[in-house]
Amino acid sequence: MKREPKPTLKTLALETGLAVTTVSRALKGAPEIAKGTRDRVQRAAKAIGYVPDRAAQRLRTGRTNVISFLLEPHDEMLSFGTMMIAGIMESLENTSFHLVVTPQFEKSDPLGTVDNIIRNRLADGVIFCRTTPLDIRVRMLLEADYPFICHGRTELATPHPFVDFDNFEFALDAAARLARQGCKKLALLNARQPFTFSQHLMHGFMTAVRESGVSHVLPENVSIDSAPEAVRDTAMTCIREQGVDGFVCAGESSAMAVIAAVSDCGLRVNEDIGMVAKQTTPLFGQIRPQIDTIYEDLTAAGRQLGTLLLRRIEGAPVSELQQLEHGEHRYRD
Amino acid sequence: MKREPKPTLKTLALETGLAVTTVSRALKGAPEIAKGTRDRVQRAAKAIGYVPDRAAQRLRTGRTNVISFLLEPHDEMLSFGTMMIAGIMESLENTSFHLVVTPQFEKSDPLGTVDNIIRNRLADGVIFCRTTPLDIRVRMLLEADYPFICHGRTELATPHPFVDFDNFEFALDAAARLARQGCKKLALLNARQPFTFSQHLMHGFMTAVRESGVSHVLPENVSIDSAPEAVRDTAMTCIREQGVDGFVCAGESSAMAVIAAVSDCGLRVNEDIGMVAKQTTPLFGQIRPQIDTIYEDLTAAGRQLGTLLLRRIEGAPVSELQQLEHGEHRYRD
DNA sequence: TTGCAAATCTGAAACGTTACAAATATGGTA
DNA sequence: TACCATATTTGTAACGTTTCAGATTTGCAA
Repeated sequence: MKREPKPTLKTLALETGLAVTTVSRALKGAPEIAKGTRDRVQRAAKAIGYVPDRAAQRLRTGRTNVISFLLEPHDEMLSFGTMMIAGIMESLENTSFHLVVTPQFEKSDPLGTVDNIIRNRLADGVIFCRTTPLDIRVRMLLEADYPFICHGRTELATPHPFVDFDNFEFALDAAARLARQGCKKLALLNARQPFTFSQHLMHGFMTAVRESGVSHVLPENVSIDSAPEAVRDTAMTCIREQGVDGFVCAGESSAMAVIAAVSDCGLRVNEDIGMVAKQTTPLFGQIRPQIDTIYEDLTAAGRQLGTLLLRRIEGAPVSELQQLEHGEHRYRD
Repeated sequence: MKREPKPTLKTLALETGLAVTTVSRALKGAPEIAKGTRDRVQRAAKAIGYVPDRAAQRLRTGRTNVISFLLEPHDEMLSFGTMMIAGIMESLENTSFHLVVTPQFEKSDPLGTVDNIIRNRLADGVIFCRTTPLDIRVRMLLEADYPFICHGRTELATPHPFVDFDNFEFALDAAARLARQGCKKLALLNARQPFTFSQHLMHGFMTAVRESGVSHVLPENVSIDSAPEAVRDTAMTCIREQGVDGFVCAGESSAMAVIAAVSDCGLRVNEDIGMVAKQTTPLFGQIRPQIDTIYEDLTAAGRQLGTLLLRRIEGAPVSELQQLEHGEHRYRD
């Protein structure tokens, strides 16, 4: 790996005949450096292609210029990860921040991961998803007063930054639509219990059920993270043995499974069995038969997460860093 | 952000009554440190929870302990990114390496991104996908003798590390199967021209076409990255105006679009129109009607990429760092 | 005992940056 | 001309680690 030595402040100092300190301050436009000097230094820096050394900066200042995104490799297999990462990356463009994807293996304690980041100052801020009502990560980060933002809310007393999707509204709208279409018994394919948003989904769903007077079923042993086969089997049971004629699906993968179940029961989606699903990828627009979806823009969420976290790092008050996004109805007219 | 000072080598030195140098060497098990001392220091380090400071190490040694994964936020919307990231993360588990996802915005020159990494030593190694035959990134990295590995091959004379999927075989098998099923005119939904694997796909497809004597069509204005609507429209044209009765789809998203096209033509998949698609997510197993797929395990690919890159960084010869993966047939019985 | 090699350990310097205190230059006023 | 305030620049130290050369200790043969 041949490398001609990288230009440093010293190089620049030599070049301009100034002291290293002066160069450093000139580059960040300190007001006590003469305008002429500032310009001269900045021009020289540009010409020579100087870029400050991250390691040195980090060592000296303690700032890492890193945002850490906690990702559970298995759970989020779907598009979840990438869409969101794309958004975060966009928000970090033209900043000096790098995005580090930190694994959060299900088995290993989430504590360890976060604790490690905090204790070793591995990042200036943390982003994570799949928040739980009493999320321990949130508690740790709050306790350490460490900048973070999560996708999803908690029930903790201390307010904290978040971006969330209005899953209550989603489930409410979806179930209400199905009821309006004449469905008599609805099933909710929910997220896994522990996550806050599963409660929101349930709440929205139940509200619509109550208001419209239809009956309902809440399949218990299955979630949108379950293997598609399991979801399909459960959906078939719902249809055949419980008389379910409408599904609210909180995930695309499980929506596919439900479609498969309907088909495998010899029935037709929309005609015999109604369904509304949450959509998070463009892919889903092409499914046949077409189904009603409500779109959650995860890339936009990622962008928000990044942007708000940066603000948090700069010291913005939490009250400005909480955001609830709304779904976009994509009904077959 | 309250923080009691992080333990450093100095802390340990004080604790053990040794010199900082000795502690440093003891921790990495240098042979010229007495066994007893080594153990004592290592025990102390464990007890106190010492972890070396990345910034300081990086500044001193030039090693970053970072692997940079180049990701094009828009192109790989599908599962591509996440599946692969999951694999890379697995390969980095229990190493000191962090995974940095570096954006490669389509508009911005790929040169800039890679050049930046090389010049500022932002990573110890680079991983990227969607390799082209004369990939400029490969050329730059080879030129700089900078460790990297890519998903996909090039036609460059200098050998370099890669992990690739046998797309020739995929297209060959897929087209041959369709021909065997009695299809008379096959279409290939290929990857975008510039990528090497699109040539492999084409080559495999054409080989099968030639060997089986069926006729064929190569839709030009559309690729697996095109908007699903465009793919669907093209597929409908193929069916209606060109008499295509079999599709080889190199991507899931476009496979969905083809299924939609078949359905929108009032025809049935498998019965009227044959198709074989590449599958990269579990999701696709639930599609109805079921279709024949060949599975490419991108998580495994990511794992390989990470593992081989680490070996490359440790100086393994390139000849050991080239790997071709094969598809797993998932035919309806 | 002395001397010397081998076995252990140590101090100083350096990586590139920023913070702080201090030095120098500039200009104007008494 | 001397002096002081302001404007501008500078040197030194420090962040935590590793490397290098050197210092100390130890064991053992002469």
